[in-house]
Amino acid sequence: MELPEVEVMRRDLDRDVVGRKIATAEVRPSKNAMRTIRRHDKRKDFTSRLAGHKISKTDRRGKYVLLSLDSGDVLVVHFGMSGQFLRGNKRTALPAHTQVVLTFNQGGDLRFVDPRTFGEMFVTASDELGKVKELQHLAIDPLDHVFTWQAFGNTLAEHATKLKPLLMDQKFISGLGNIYSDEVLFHAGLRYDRMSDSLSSQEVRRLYRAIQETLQDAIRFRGTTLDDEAYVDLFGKPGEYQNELKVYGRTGQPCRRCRSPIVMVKLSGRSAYLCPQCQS
DNA sequence: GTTTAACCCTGCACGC
DNA sequence: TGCGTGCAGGGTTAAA
Repeated sequence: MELPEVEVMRRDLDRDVVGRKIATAEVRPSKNAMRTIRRHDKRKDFTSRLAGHKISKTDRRGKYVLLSLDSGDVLVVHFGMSGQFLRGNKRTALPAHTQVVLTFNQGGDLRFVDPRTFGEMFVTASDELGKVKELQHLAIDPLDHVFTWQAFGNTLAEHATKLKPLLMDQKFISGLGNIYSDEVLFHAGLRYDRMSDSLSSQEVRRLYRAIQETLQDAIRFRGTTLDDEAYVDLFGKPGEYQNELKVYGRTGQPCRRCRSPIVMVKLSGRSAYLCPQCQS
């Protein structure tokens, strides 16, 4: 799950669970459930800080969702590859790989489901958020209004590395993963292996605009749901942006702009998709 | 500083 | 049919 899916989920949560009071919090009995709350030593350290408290607001930082509680604590959530929230109630069976269940005083429950357990949840005091290493090191969020193209260009030039890995580096810019880095680079007309310090100011501006427009579009289409990685929203509904993808997963299919076949290359173990005609 | 590979984990596609 | 193998990916970490 990358920035657009996380943002769609945050908006769903904002509409549907803010204002609700958590009656009970359960970390499921499996070993994997302990992996989900790996920063806590015991289930109780986690659950006792949730039960009895109201969810007061939602925030997003990069690929993290923050749920603030009226106690002053914050529930921090990272979805990893396969993590997601699903709304349910006591009549609906828990899906396989449900790791955590929050039950509300009225209005069903909220399940955190994560088969591959790369996702994670933890509770921390809001004034300790600044001490959480991952959040501390997180770079600027591309949808934040302080993300300007001048600042972006300066940081780009400070690195001498290939564009794609840099765009996926959360310490450089937060929120892009494998899918959207490829889509952004296509929209910018730039290759995955262009060196970050080789861009003209026109290319920097193109890349900057491509980041914002691609992410906004993907949010508008409620995220990308691929066959193998079945992302769905809070209510189980898939996104629509997979129909808008220009390069990701389209090996051999004609480029939507120039009709030449899309190519997949391996870049240090990860796949990168591009149109060799449109990107340079 | 940059680059690569390995690791965590499960489900699925594939070939034999 | 059924098994083993490889791959997918977000992020961290160690090593080159």
